[in-house]
Amino acid sequence: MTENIREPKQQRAIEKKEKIIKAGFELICQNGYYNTNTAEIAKKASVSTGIVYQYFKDKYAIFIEGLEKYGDNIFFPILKNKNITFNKNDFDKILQQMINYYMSNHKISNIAHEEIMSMVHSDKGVAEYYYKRELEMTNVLKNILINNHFKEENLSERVHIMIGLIDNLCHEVIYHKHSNMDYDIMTNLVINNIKNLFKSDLT
Amino acid sequence: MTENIREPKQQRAIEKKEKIIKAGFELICQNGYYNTNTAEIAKKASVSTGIVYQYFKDKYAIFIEGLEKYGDNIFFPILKNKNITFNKNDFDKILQQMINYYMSNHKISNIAHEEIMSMVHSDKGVAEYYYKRELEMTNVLKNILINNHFKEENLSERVHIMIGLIDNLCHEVIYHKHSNMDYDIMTNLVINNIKNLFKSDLT
Amino acid sequence: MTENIREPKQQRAIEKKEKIIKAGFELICQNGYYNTNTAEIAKKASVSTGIVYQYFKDKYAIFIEGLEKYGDNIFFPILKNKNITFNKNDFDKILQQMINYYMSNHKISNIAHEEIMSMVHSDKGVAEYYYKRELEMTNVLKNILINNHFKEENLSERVHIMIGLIDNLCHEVIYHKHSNMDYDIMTNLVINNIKNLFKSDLT
Amino acid sequence: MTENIREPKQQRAIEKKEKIIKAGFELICQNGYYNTNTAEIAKKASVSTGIVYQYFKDKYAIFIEGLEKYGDNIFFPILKNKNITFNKNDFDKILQQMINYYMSNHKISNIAHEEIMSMVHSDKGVAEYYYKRELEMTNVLKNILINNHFKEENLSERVHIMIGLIDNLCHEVIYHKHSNMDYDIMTNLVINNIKNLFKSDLT
DNA sequence: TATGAATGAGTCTTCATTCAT
DNA sequence: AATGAATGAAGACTCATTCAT
Repeated sequence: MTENIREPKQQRAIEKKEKIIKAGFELICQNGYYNTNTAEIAKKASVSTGIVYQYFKDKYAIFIEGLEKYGDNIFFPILKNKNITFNKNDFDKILQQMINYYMSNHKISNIAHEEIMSMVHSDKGVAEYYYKRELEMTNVLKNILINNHFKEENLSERVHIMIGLIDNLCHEVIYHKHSNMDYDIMTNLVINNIKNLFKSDLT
Repeated sequence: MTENIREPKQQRAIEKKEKIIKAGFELICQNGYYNTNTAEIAKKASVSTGIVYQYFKDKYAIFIEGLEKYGDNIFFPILKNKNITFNKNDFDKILQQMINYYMSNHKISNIAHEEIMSMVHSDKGVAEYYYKRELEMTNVLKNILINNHFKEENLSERVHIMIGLIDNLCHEVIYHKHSNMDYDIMTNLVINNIKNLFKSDLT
Repeated sequence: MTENIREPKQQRAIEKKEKIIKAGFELICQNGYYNTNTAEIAKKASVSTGIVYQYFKDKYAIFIEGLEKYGDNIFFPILKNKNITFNKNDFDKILQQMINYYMSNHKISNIAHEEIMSMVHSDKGVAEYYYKRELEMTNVLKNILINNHFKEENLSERVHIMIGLIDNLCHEVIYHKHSNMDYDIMTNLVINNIKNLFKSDLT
Repeated sequence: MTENIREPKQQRAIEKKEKIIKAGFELICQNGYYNTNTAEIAKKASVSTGIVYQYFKDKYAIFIEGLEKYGDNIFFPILKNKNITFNKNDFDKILQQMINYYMSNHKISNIAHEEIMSMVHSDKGVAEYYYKRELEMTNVLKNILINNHFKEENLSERVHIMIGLIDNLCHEVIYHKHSNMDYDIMTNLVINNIKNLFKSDLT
C-alpha cells in the first residue's frame, strides 16, 4: 500500500524524474518550501501531478533529492576540487582566490542560498545534510593543508574557524552591505586573521 | 477597509494585545511560522480568534511585533548593557565573559533562535529587523571599545568580524557538536584571533 | 494541533452540528460510505466544508455519530419499548406483532439497513456498535420474557436464536423474494419454531 | 471502445488472466474493495497494470469474476457435494456434520466471508450472485431431502429457515462470541429446532 | 469590544484508467 | 500481447480571515 515509489528504469522516465527534481528544487529555492505547491512543480516540469507521486514519497522528498543533487554546487563547490597544492608563500593569494570563488558562488545562487539556510535552521533533514557536508568540507580543507605541510595540531578547529570567517565575510558582502562597512578592508582583516590562525605554519 | 486595526487604549485591551503577541511569538518560535495557526495562538492567549484580527493585520504582524518586543533578549541582550568599562589588560576576561554570556543566552532559547534565524533567511521583514539590530549592536560595541580607548580605525569592520567569530563559536558549541572538535581549544583560538584583530590596541 | 474538535455551545451551532450528522448519515446510508464525499455532506447540510471539520474529526466520525443517533430506530426500535406484558396464551399474537413491527421497520429504511449491514461486515467501529446493541436487545427481550414468567434456563441462547429467525424472515421477505417462497407459510413455520424453542414455558 | 476486452486464447494468456483474478479476489477479500488498488493487484499477479485492462473492463469485473470462481468454496461448498444419502435416524448426526462443515469453512476464510457479506449488502452484482447461489443451495438441499424421502410440502421454506439457523449459529460462534452464550447449548437448540421443522418426516 | 461560528479557497495525495512504445 | 509510464479528476482536510451576534 505504502511503498509504491517507483525507481524509473526507462531512459525517458529517468529524465522525467530529473526534471521534477530540478523544477521542484528551483521553485522551492526561489519561493520557499511552503510557498511552492506540487501543482506548480509538476507544471514547471511539464508533467502531471500524478506522476510526481510515483517517483517521490512526498513534496519533501523532492526537495531533499534536489538538495542532494544540487546542494553541493551551491554550498560546497570545493568538495569537487580536492587536489589543490600551493606554495606556503602564496597562502595570501590562495585565500583571496578562495574568497573570490566562494563569493561568486554565493552571488550566483543567493536566493537559493538563503532559502536553504532557512531550512537548515528549521528542518532536521536539511540541517543533517548541511552539517554533514560542512564536516566533509572541513576534512577536505584539512587534507589540503596537511598535504601542504601544515601542522596537524588543532587543525579541525582552525579550519572550522577559517570557514566561519570566510562565510561571514561573503554573506556580509553579498547580502546586507551595511553601508558603513568597507569590504576591502574587511577582506584584508579576514585574511590576516586567517593567517594569524596558521601563523605557526607560515613562518 | 485596511485600517481597521485598532490600537487598544484601555488597560485591559492593551494587556490582551500583549498576551496575543507573547502567545504567538512563543508558539512560532517553538514550532515554526507555518506550523502555528491563529486558532492556537488565540487559545494560548485565552482570547477569541476574532479579536486577534482587531489588533493585528494578519498572523505575520503578530510575529513581527513579538520579534520587536522579545527578539532583543534572544539575539542582542548586549543592547541593554551599553555601559561597560574595562581595563585593556582584562580584554581576555571580558571576551571570555562575553562568550559565556552569549552562550548561555543561546542555550536558553535555542529553538527560538533557530526558528528566527530561519526566517532571517527567508523573510524580508525578519531580515530587516535582524540586520538593523546587528548594526546597532556593532555600534554599541564600537562605542564601548572607543570608551575604552581603542582606535577607531576600521573599527566597524573589526567589531563585525569579532561578532561573527563569537557567533559561530557559540552556534558550533550549542548545536552540532562536531564530534572531533575540542571546544576549549576552539574558544582559545577565537579569543586569540579577536585579540589579533585588536592587537594594535592591546600592545 | 490535533484536538481542535469543537463542541458547539451556541444553539445555532448545535443545530448545525445536527444537520451535518443527519445529512451525512442519510447520504452515506443512501449511497454508501465511499460514494459520499464531504462536500456533498456539507452541501446537503447547507454548510461550508470547513465547518464540518470543526465539529467532526473526520468523515468517519460523522457517520458514527449518525449511527449512534439514528441507528437504533433502524435496527433496534424495540430498545425503546421495554415494558411489554402479555399473556402466555397470546404468545402467537405477540410474535406476529413483533414480526410485523420489525418488518415495517425494515421496509421504511431498507437501503440504510443494507448499507449499515454492509459496514457491520467491513468496519470495526460499526460492528462494535451493532453487536453491542444486539446484545442489549437480547437482554431486553430476556427481561420481557422473564417478567412474563418464562424460565431462565438457556434463555440467552433461545432469545438469540429467536432474533435470528425473525431477522432472517424479515430480510427474506423484504429483499429478495425468492420467487418460489410462500411467505405466509414461512412466517407460520418461524412462529412455530419459536414456540418450539419455548415449549417448556408454553405448556 | 467498450468491447476491447480480450478473451485470451493462448494458454499463457489464460493463465495470466487466472492469476489476476486470484490476486484481485484475494486482496479484495483481505482488505476490502476500496482498500485494494489495481496496482497492487497487478503486482501480486506479477503482471503489468496495463494488461489488467485488456482482460477486464474495470476493477469491479476482476472481483466479480473472482467471486464466481472462488465464491462457492467460501459460501456454498455443499454445492459440490450433491449426492448425500443418509438414514433418517441419523438426521441428528448429519446436521451436526453439516454444522461442523459449515463452521470450519467459515473459520478458514472468515475475513473473506465478512468482506463479501459486506458487498452482498452494498453491491447489486454481488447480491445477485449471492442470492442466486443461495437459491441453488436451497434446491440442492431440497433434493437431498427428497431423495431421502422427506415430504415435499413447504420444503423450500423449511430448508431456507434451516439454512438461516445454521448460518446464524456459525456466525455467532465464529465472530462475536457474546460472552454469555453457551455454544454447545445453542448448537443443541438449533439442531432440535431443525428437527422440529421436519418433525413430520422424522416420526 | 468581544466571541466563536462560518467561510471556501487552497493543499497534498491517491488511483482507476489510458497511452506510447 | 505486454509494459509501465502518464494522466488528471477527485477527495479529505486545513486554516487565515470574516461575519453575525
